[in-house]
Amino acid sequence: MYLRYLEELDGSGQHTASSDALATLCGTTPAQVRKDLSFFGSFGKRGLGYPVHELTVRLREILGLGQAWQVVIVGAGKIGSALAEYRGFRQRGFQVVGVYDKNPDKIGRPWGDAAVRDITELDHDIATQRVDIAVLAIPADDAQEIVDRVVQAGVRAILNFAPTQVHVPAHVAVKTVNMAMELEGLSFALTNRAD
Amino acid sequence: MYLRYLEELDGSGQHTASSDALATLCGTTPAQVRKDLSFFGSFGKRGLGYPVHELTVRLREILGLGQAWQVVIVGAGKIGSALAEYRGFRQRGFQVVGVYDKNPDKIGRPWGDAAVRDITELDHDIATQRVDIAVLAIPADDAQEIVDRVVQAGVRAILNFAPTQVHVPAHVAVKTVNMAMELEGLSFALTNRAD
DNA sequence: GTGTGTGAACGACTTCACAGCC
DNA sequence: GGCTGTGAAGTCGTTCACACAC
Repeated sequence: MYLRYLEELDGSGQHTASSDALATLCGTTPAQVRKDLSFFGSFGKRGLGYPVHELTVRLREILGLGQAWQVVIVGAGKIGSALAEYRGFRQRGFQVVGVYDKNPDKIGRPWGDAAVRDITELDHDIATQRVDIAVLAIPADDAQEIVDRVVQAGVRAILNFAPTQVHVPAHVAVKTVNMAMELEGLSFALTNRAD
Repeated sequence: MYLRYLEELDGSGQHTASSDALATLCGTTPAQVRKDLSFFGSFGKRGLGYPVHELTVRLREILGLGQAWQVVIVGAGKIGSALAEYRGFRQRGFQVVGVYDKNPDKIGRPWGDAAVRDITELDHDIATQRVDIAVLAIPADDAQEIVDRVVQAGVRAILNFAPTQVHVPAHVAVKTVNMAMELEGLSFALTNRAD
């Protein structure tokens, strides 16, 4: 989050930014900003603030954004297709190297300069080319099976859009995005708001 | 999350579930389950566990899922369109009552039995029909402006897919889903993993 | 015996507040 | 005077452990 706003400031020619300024942008507190950043080092100058450009460079390094991570998307439905063409990914160095589906109607359908591939080829493809991250845009019932397979094939990071909890060994990182659950959270907020 | 798994258990004819069983399903701990549920009441029976069906009913009430919330989607790009047709929403009682865009090429394009509407009509439409939740699938630069407008028009809950922090008055609930940021979190995990 | 509900202990994260440097 | 970096204090959430109910 800090990186996003620092890049914005950097783009607008800002050379320096105080914890106060960053806090306002990010919707947090100055003390929080200072503690967070100090975890990784002493970047700021007392009386001045943080050097914007320098800090963006350091944060990119810390986040590992120096390299182009290779991503496969599993599930060529509405969400999967939207993700496959989402610009934000490539812009930030995430290369979509393949889209997979199990539905014969969808396999072979053109996608970019390539085509949607058969999910049965996924294991082989992961073994052949490097795949760093698997994005799952599939039904809940299929999620755990696919997770097991990509983990078995060597993938160490998963972004899961299936509305279910998935279980992985400790060395694998998972982030789950559950849109229906987010909406239910809003439903709760609306129901229990202090009118 | 508990509701999701309780429904599954209910569907499979399970009458009762222990905090231990729920914890395993949800990837948490038994103590956590008991504390969470006890916040809303004493649902369980000692020595038995929680009554599955009864608890799903109560949780739906608590979450406010009894009524059909009306949702508008702003932004008819890839993500917005995917969301507009996402079944999970309607299944859980969220009715998409309109899709809006500012791009003349997209306005009027068919969507369901209706069409994508001009974003300038949004304020008027919200005033005319009830709109409970606005889902934002638009570029970061447009997000705050649209937020201000829908809040002004009376919307009290926002699901934000724009990759930016948005600021709202205290009575408005916002959930932000930032997919690029999730991927960057995975990049960090991959970079700093204990190989 | 089994498994909840819950105060008490614990741990993690946030905020405070100020010394130190620009 | 302004603003960071950071121990100390405070707060919040999680885990423990056990009395109690079934």
